[in-house]
Amino acid sequence: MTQPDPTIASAPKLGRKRDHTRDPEILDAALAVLAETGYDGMTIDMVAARAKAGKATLYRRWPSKAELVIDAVACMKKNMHGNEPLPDTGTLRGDLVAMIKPHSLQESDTKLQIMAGLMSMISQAPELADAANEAIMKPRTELNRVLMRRAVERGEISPDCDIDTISMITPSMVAYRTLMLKKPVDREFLLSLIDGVVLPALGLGHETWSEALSS
Amino acid sequence: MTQPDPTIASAPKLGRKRDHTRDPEILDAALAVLAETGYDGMTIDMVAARAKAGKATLYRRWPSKAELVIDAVACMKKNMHGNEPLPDTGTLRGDLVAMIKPHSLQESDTKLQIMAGLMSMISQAPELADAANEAIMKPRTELNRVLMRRAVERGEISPDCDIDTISMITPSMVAYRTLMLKKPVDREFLLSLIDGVVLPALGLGHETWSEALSS
DNA sequence: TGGTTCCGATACTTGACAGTACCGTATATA
DNA sequence: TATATACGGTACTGTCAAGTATCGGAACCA
Repeated sequence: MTQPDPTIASAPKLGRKRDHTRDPEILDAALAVLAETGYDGMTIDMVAARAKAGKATLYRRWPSKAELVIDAVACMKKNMHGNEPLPDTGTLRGDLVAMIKPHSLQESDTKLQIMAGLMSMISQAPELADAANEAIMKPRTELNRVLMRRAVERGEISPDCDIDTISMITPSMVAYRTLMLKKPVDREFLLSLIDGVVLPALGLGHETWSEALSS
Repeated sequence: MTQPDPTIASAPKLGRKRDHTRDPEILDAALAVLAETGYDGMTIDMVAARAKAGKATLYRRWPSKAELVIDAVACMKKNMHGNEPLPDTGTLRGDLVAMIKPHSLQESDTKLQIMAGLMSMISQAPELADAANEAIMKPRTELNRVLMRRAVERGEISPDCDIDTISMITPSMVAYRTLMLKKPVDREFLLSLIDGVVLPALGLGHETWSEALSS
């Protein structure tokens, strides 16, 4: 809907300093509660309490609970901390492994909890699916795609590979494992995904590694 | 919880013919409503109405809405129609492609809608995750695993392949696409998955096909 | 036919939460 | 300092659904 951009306050004229200064805190609180309890379990009072705001303040700014959540998801992308620079180790496997970091696992888990909380809403408002994907899944997919494209240019993998599909393998299977299997996504699992699925699918199978090692 | 097994009626003695005869219809209705509206949107009245039963009948049999749903999911596996025989075309690709059938796509979609409806509940009752997986995801994964193991025995693919992980690719990505992307899962998508991901990951890349074709 | 038991329907109670109204206060402008 | 505005807090209303209570009818058995 609207952005919590504090730079375009609409003519305050008199009175308080600025409009809607608390928006970011409120949206963050909404995402946190959403991740913890899901859309249906979440109440406006919970969000207000966590943001140390009054319930009325939320309704002055957003017309309904649904709009608040939609706005929170839409703003999530911007509010996410700037991505660290891409790894560049020289090999695709090195790059993929370098992306496994505790911070990264943590952030991924949080985002997926939010996604889980959104599910019941998504089935009724499919346009929300786009926004959620844009903010939650796409960044990860895009990262993989870039790394793989570089590997193609480097000559490491064939340009015939279906990179668009293969770059979705890890995000999909991580989501599956987190949301439905309720199993932890740790370094070991991701390594088995890289070595057992992603690299073989790109033509970098076990036999190829030994070739690479001996050369 | 308990099974709707009509064979173990507990001593009717006098009066009506048998106990809990309507259980299967009620559980089916519960799954249908669950798929359509999700757990939170689902009301006991909806289930009762769809099963042409009284609300009190449901509460005579299950102590709460949650227990009803848990029971419905647990019984889903048994109530599913016996699986058709496995395809056996001689090649793994042939087998995998043979499993793409309209009926199969339809069933898969229904199951995933149920899974979506369960999500909000799963985050609060992780033991339900196991049951849901057993009934919804595992059958499909298991099918793939069997086909791939046969391919290993046949010498078509290497025994070093991580079959356990690779057999989950298709189910995961179909779930991802249906639940989060809200895009249709059609024959074309599944073919691109088989040819672009699964077979390459098993060492049956494009180059291998031409070899196979020319031999 | 009479008695027993389950079923479908409906009316009812209760609690939770979305959304509203209002009040006292803090703060920034003039 | 005076004033207008947004804020935090809280009390209120209306709705909706979970769960309960009850009743008439139907099926079954002796």
